[in-house]
Amino acid sequence: MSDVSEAVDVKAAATHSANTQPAATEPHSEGPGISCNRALASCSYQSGYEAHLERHGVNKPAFTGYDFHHRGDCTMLSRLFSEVLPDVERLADWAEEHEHKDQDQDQDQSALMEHDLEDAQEGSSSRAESEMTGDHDDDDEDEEEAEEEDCGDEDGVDGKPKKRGPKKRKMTAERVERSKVRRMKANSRERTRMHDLNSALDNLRKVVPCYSKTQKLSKIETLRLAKNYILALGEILRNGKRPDVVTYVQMLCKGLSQPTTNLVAGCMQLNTRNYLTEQCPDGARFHMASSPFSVPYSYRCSRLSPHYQSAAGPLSLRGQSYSSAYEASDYSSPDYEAAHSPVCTSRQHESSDSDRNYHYSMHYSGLSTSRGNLSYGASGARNSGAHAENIPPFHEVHVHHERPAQYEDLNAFFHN
DNA sequence: TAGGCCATCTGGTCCT
DNA sequence: AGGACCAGATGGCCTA
Repeated sequence: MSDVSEAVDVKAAATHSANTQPAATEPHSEGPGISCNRALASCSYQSGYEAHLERHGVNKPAFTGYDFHHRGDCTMLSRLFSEVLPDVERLADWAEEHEHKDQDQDQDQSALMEHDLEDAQEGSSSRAESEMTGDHDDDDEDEEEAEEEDCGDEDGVDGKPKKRGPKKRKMTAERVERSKVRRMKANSRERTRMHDLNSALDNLRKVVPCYSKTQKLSKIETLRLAKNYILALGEILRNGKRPDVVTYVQMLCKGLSQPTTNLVAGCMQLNTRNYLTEQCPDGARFHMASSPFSVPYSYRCSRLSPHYQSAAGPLSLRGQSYSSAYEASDYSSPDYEAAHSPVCTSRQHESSDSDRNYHYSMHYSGLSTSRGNLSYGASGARNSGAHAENIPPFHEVHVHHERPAQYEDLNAFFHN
């Protein structure tokens, strides 16, 4: 079957090109109506910068990613709110609709299933009938004959009126061949388009809080988290002050799946620890503002690995508690890049043990949501309510702690 | 094994 | 006619 082999060749070539090309590292130009791509690709400026360094064989300095990011905070925010935000708002609307659709689908699931069953029965019977009427090997010939029948000159068959519109030309062998070539080209373009979209999504993954090379957020979770992140940043700008951490986490986790919520909460709590120890270096008990933690909607997701099921401490969300696993962890996993988010600071370069102890010896008692009152408190490392099975290897979660410069920036960011 | 996620193919629609 | 975009279908992979 030459057609098949050709298709495979085209496919292989496309895949090869997609694999060999550097993941779209720079925002690319696009045609009209690709607002989604543009929005996603617009998030890629930092990774583009890093790729640029790589291309030119420049070793990324330890602080490059962070410095770039935080120097780019103003740029980033201005871009967000002048260029990207309109697109991402549409994205957010889409995600909102998607969520509502999910909920509606849940409600109507039984009805749909019944409907699908009926359709399937009708479809199978009609297919069986069509199979009974002829046995052609070539699908194109089937289509060709169907077209000719549909547009046939003979009218009045079964009293049906003659179809209007331009009469379809007979499919010659040449036209069939061209059609196949066109189809293969369209497939190739579609693959490229999806690869571009995925590259943009990868770039988006890198700029949302919590990024892991080894365990990627799913597409939908990436979009949801990005939406929440943007909304949270917007809220910060509007209020002109730093929100309390729990509220911030709440904003980020709204609508996320449980595993992603756990991941984000874990990342955020690590940052929270640093944040709090910066604020309360004496380890004094720190009470968060009253903030009922409730996430209005989430769906279950079994895709994510247990790494995502974990978090960085006994931060309790949705009635679950998460244990800390970072007493003695690998802080220098190569799998994780510097974060690009102000809330994800890199701990790759953290080198001092005393530093570590300082920042990770403080544990917080469970963040209880049951009373609408959330409190962090310094406590023992093995806190009650910690689930050992939820303990991740630290390097599996991408959070970033670089101090002190990062925290100055972080605080400055929150204080803006 | 079921379910989630993903890549790919495909046909339809809209636009240039 | 051709390209971009979209959504449905399908099969593979992975995890619980």
